[in-house]
Amino acid sequence: MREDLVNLPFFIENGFNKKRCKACGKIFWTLNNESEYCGDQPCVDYEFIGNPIKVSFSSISEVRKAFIDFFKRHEHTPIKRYPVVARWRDDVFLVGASIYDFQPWVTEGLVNPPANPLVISQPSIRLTDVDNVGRTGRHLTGFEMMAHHAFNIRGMNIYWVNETVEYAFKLLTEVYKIPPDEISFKFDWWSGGGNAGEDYEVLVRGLEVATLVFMHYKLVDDNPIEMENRIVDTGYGLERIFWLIKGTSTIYESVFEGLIKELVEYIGLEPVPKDIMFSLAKKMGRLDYKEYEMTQKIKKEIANIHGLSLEKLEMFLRPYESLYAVLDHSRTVLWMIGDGIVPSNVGAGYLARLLIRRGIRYLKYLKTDLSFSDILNKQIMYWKSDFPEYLRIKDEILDIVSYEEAKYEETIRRGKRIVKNILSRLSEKGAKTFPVKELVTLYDSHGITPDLVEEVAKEYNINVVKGYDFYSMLAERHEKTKKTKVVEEYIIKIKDKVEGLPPTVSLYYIDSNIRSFRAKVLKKLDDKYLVFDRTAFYPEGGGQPADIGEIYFDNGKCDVKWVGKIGGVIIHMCEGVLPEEGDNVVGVINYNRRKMLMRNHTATHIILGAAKRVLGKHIWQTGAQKGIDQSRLDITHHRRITREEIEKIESLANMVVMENRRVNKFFMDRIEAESKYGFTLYQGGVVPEPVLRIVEVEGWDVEACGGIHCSFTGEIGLIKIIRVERIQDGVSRIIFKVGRSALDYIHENERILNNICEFLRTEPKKLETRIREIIQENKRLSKNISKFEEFLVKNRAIELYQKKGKKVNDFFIIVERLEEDSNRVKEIALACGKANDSSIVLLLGNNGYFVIKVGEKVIKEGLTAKRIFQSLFKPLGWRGGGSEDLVQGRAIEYSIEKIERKIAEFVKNYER
RNA sequence: GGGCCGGUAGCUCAGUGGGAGAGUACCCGCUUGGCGUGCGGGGGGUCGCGGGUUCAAAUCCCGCCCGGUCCA
Repeated sequence: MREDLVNLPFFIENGFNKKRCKACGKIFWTLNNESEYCGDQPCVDYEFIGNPIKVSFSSISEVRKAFIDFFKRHEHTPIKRYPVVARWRDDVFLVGASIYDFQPWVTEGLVNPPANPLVISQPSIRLTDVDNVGRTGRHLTGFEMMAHHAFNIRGMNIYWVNETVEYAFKLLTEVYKIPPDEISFKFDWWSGGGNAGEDYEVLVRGLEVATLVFMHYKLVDDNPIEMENRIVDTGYGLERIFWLIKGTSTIYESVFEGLIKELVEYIGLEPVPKDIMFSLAKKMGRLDYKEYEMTQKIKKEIANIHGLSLEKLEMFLRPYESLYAVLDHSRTVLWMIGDGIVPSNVGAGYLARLLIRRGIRYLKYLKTDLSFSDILNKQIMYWKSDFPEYLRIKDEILDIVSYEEAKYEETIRRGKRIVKNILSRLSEKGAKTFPVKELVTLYDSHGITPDLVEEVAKEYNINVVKGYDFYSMLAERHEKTKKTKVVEEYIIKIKDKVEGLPPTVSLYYIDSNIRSFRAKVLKKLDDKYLVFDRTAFYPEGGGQPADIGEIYFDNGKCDVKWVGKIGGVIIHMCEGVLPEEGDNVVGVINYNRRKMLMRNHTATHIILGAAKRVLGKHIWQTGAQKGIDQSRLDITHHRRITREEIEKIESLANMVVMENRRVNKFFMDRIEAESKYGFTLYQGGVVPEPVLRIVEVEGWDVEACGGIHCSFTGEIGLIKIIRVERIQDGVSRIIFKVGRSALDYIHENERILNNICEFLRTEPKKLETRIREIIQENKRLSKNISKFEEFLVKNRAIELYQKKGKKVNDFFIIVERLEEDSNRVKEIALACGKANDSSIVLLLGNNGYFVIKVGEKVIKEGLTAKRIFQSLFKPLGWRGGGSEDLVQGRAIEYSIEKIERKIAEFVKNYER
């Protein structure tokens, strides 16, 4: 423990007492001489319930504004919130704290923070406590983390622990009017995301309102190593503070006050007596459903105090728990979808789906006619002044949610059918209980919850035992899954070797039409990679492939096969004889290829803009790959994109081409760009630079993009969407060609069309009708043929009887070779066998095919086809098999006479 | 990204190596004053696609496509 971080001058100078909590043993500072407990859960009860702070804040907005204003007054720069979708990170899907906004680029010291110090209120999502939401009174899946951050990087010293604690104290006492002696600072240790540091938890009346983290260690094998960068990472729970100020029974009653009032009335919920609710609420801070048994014990104690049974208490609470959960989930879903997540079966989309489905289930408990999208609609209106951006895309959000709702209904419907199938089979077998293993499969493969199975099983009088093993069996199934990450090989190999080299000057940004350049070789690596002082070769990045070309130098030339970028250094992978370090060279890029890539890249931006206009503002790019011949663009959209929509997108895109709009490329300060254009800039992921390169298709689309683009849209020539695929739920891939490739594609299609028309002797406009006719005709003919087949088979059977049948004992033996296909031979044999119960038929067909068919009576005598085959013909090397009455296979040549004789002998000697 | 389940008639599905089926809907006929009646007859299928194994594949194996679902 670092003494200097515990014994802060601020505490000492202001007369704080250092104490050790009687319950948890942790150190804390307080102005109150009497206090013995740290003030955290579960050491003390909630003391603020029904005992609000005397301060005049009536809304969340005011509390937020007061926070921002306070830090603004203290030289902090207010920063706009980031989206809840962490598009700039590949390790997490969602923003779980304000510091996520700055990881890893800023915290690693690679990129300057947008401001330093700064203040922000960041909507954050944490799903780890989702089972507690609604039931513990304090857990939320979505909350706003108000924070001020100071980044003491590269030797800077903005401020550190003492100042941070002082800010906290001043904020709480001066702004939120919390009596100074009710605040405790509990000293603790924090770690997360590979970093760690000391922290102070700020506690008021039993509630943790803030955590002040001082990140200055890196964790290496769980051991803290002191870092050069020291980061002040604070987090003040906006909802928590508002709750403290209001003193309501649960956090939900504060945050969603108006909505709850409206919904309780609409649904007609029995109110819980206020006194019970409040005394209950004081203890609820101890509840944690991750510790189920302990939680039940505490609840029982609470029930006892009020002379209630646990069941009765739960009956009171359950509807409210459901309502609270619905409100929490719907607000989080609003954030998620509003910030660009589309519900899906993969990635962040799955998390949205999870919350929506939970929400729908809770609504079902409430027995209301309100749908989840109705609730979402109310949320949008309720938060319209805090989040006006969601009001603007209200229709899109509601469409996405109601579409998802319909999908879930369909899943339930399908699920019920599957369960009924299983149940009726079980009850036929006389089973009384539903196998747990089956329960696991149903959930894992079909999303059917045990609840649903139980509900349906009642009708069949079959028991469903839900127990521990359900979840452990489920977990077992997923244990084997592991993640593999492919790191690009060349980066590992080269990284250290380019360290210290100056950043390569990117000539392609200065003039995107540059074809050749002069440069000096700064470094040669492995006789394969070259680094110059400047280059016109574009390195692979942002979904744009690298340029290729040649390098010329004194008495030599080599080919550039690939180009990459490590940090600011551009590396050329070359083949042939390479120049030496220090040589002057001339580089020439393959300009035709480059020009196609530029057209493809600009077209990608245009199509994205068109898609947004046709499909809605919720469209985000989730990936893109530009090619020479064709490119693809992946976008989020909940519905399947229709033919008509594609045509509209294509038309709009080509309109933009024809308008020959200017494509502006310029660098802009990151913060300025974000505030001017918004986060829709980041379609290809957030770029880790303090200054962004902006590519603007005038009046159409603006993105942060490092790629090389045309100067005018007219250069693209033609955009042709050739296909749309759904690559996952909620993501569609648009595949398109531009310029010459688009034209070639159209020519190719025309050629095919013309060829077809030519040999069908018709014209394109009549082609469809013509083909329909042909198919009809084909069907008619097939039908005729099969009718004729039937007739033929019948006749052949009769013929065989009359000409070939031989009576042996009580049996009728037919053996014949037919020059016909196996299928018809089989049919003839079947017809013979069915016509006479006593017949034994063996027919040989083309390609060595044989079939043995025996009649009903023959089988009853024990002379099955199988037996005849195995006794007589298998020993001869014939191969085949079948059922009692029919055997098929491949025969080895024998004369008809010999076969007939063998069967006759066998039958004669046969004894039952 | 990984696991699991599924794809057979318009719909719901059965069929686990050898003859493609049921129910329902559809068409026709009979039955009734009438039908969400009863009876009889009929049309409707690239068994998702492509390979492989086999004498023989809807069925087994591999790959792909499509849908669903769970987990990260």
